[in-house]
Amino acid sequence: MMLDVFFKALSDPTRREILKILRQGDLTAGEIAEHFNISKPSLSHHLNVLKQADLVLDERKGQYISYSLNTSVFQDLLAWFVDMFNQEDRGDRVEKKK
Amino acid sequence: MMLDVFFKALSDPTRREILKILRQGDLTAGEIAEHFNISKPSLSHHLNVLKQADLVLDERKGQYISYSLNTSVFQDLLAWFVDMFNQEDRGDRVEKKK
DNA sequence: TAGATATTTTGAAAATTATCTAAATATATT
DNA sequence: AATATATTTAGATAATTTTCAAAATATCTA
Repeated sequence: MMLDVFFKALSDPTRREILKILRQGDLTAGEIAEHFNISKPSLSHHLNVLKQADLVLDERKGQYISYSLNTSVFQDLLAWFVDMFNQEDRGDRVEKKK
Repeated sequence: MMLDVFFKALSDPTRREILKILRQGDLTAGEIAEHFNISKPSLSHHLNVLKQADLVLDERKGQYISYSLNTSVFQDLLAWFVDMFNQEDRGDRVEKKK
């Protein structure tokens, strides 16, 4: 399910920090790695999780691979929130008994 | 960190389903358990995770414990989203080089 | 094409989380 | 007080996730 990969991706603090850093602008995998005290394979794993969740985009530029935020997908997440807490739609108003 | 327990809580499909069910109205632990094919201790664990994340509230009513959605906390989550994708605040405009 | 740099993939170990059964706690009823 | 019902806690195991070192892949440069 789509929400599953979303929330899984967001549930790790390292990955949320990656997203935060990418707000400043696109970075290569190596540049991102400099911000953290974990190995590059670990970082690569996290980037892959974010990619699977469509939260980041990657583009090879020569030797480097540049990562960027994919802001468009957040609309889906926002939709989930709105749906979850949309008063109109909740069952706690008058309801027929079963 | 606060966001950590939020997203950890939301990263599990069973827990998201619990939230969904609670939109219909408050339920006891046992009633929630009926919706799932997992043991009551497991359910109890999930409810506890949601409680730690402030996503649900519990209130003992005699023998039963009634669970309800805590909608107020979602404002914090929404704030996170808004902050993450607030254009004004992003660094991808004119920026001094390092 | 050989060597250097950037990144990912593989395979395994460590850490965390989910799940279960059995036991414990809390309340209700007789 | 004894028994029944609702739920949680404890303790153990299974499943998943994170992490790393080593190897593999891709690109660049001399």
